Amino acid sequence: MVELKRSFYEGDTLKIAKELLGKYLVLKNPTESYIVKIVETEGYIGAIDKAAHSYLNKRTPRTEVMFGPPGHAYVYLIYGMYCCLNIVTQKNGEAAAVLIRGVEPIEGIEMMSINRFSKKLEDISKKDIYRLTNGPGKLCMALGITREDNGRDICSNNFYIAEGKYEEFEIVTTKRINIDYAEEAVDFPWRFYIKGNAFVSKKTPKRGELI
DNA sequence: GTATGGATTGTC
DNA sequence: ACAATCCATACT
Repeated sequence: MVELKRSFYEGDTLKIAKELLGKYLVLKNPTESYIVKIVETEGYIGAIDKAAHSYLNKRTPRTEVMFGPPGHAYVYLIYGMYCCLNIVTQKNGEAAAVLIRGVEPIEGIEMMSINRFSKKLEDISKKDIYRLTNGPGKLCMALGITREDNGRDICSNNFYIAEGKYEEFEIVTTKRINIDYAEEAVDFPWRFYIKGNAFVSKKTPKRGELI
């Protein structure tokens, strides 16, 4: 697989959010390694996006990573219990990122089952297999991604995204999930997923949300 | 120091 | 429909 270069992450956030679909996230730890296919993403663009932590280019200790160079991980704690993984996009100094909302296990699924349910893969139901990584908090738990990974370079040899084999799929575009507070930004069509993929987070768009 | 609420998830 | 859970942020 061909590892994406940092220049891939430097461009337009929404373009990158779409292009990340179908690509492979690789995470190699000393004791285990994971490969997952990215199937659902959302774009967040600080300068103009009320849903973004860095709205109006607000710099705080937490949002600092979003302003940094592209191709790094922005990991934050949400609701006091889950972590969310983003990939920082756009040029150094511009606050933007792509939230990874859903991935499909390719390699390391046995360990993902342990991480998520403290059970061996063979001891979970077929239905639970699809609940391993179909949400931003779930996939971080499955891959063991924590706030320790905040700021981590995603153009390295043990943490990177790669171009997979060519695959035909349809991209669905919708509003983003759980940003009701974001006023005009609630309607921005900045969520993208692979149509029909079983690891897209289960919230299906309501009437009128499809673009 | 105190208050508020969230880019979620699982259970009721 | 709602609780869990705790940190980041914005106040005093």
